Amino acid sequence: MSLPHAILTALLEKPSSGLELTRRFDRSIGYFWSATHQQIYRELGRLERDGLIRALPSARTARGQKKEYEVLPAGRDELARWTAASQDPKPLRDTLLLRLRAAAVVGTDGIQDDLRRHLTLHKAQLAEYEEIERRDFPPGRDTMEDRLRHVVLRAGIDLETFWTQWLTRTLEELDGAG
Amino acid sequence: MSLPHAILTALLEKPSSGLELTRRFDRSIGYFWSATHQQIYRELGRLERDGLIRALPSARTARGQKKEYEVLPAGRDELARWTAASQDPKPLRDTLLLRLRAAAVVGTDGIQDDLRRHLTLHKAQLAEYEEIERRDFPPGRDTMEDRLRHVVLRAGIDLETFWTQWLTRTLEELDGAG
DNA sequence: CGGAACATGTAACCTGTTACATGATTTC
DNA sequence: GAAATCATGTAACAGGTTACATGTTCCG
Repeated sequence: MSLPHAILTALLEKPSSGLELTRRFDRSIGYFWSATHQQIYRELGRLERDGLIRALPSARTARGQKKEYEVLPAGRDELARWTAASQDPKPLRDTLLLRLRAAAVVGTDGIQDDLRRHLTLHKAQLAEYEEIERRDFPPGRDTMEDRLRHVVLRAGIDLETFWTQWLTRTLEELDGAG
Repeated sequence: MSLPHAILTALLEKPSSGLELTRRFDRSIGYFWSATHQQIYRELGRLERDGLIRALPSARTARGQKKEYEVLPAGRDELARWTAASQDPKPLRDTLLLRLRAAAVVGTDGIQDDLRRHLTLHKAQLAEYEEIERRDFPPGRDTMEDRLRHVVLRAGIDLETFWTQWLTRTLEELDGAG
């Protein structure tokens, strides 16, 4: 039950149409909560039906025509409630770790190339996050919003740092004589 | 499409019944791929139907009676194929980061207690992993299987370390004068 | 007027979650 | 023989993925 709240957050930051939301989910928000346009349209329908958002009066209703949404007070309340509510951390689910565990049984043939590929991808993602940090969070600004958005970005940076370091060490472990 | 491969891996490590698998998914395998008993029974049915595993001849068929499975050659082949195949890393999906982003819009009321709770949970998980490392991976042993299982455990340790450090820093950022 | 890009949707399917159902075995 | 535990399952549903369908606007 997180996608509706991701959409409410995005719409509070800026009222948008479904396609605009899709684009934002491909960038900033999607860095920690991805969604396809099909999911987004389905969820926008539900949120509107439930009275948490509404289409802007200017929005046309016909298929193929842009339709912008904004958050209603009930939607903001629901988002505040959800944000403050206690939630347990979800257990990790990672395919690469599972594949390494499988490789301990069926052999490592072919997996190392993919580890190297992942390392390249994570390095690229890390560079992208660091670029965003340089651009959007220069030292000095200090509103609470800035700080919150910055710690979220820091999580992304630290996670990508973890993956690059772990992949590097793991490749040494598999390649090297040990 | 990872649960069947998680089950194949577990069954290759040791033939088991559904309930035994469920218990193993609550411990070691579940640390990076969790599953409920309902998922496991459904998947065991499919794997058997598809000829990748079979019930041991000794296993009874009646409801309520233990039924053990082992992996067939076709199952081992499929696992090896899947392990070697290239797969893209899945984008991150993390509720806590989403909540912090939402908190930048609707306020941080109530979220800090939950951050502290998460910190406690992650510290406990880290301690558990470190205990497993001490117990199962003393310095010296050096088969490829050992190394593979160890790097997987290291990933768990490093990830929990990341969370404890990031949560600590984030709480300072929110509590402190900044 | 034709094609690209914009824009909104439907449908089918798979995975994961929650609640419940049923029978067998052990223990007191 | 009642209760706890072991053990296997069914059913309904929610969320995510993939493939496809349809209409509009812009631009050459």
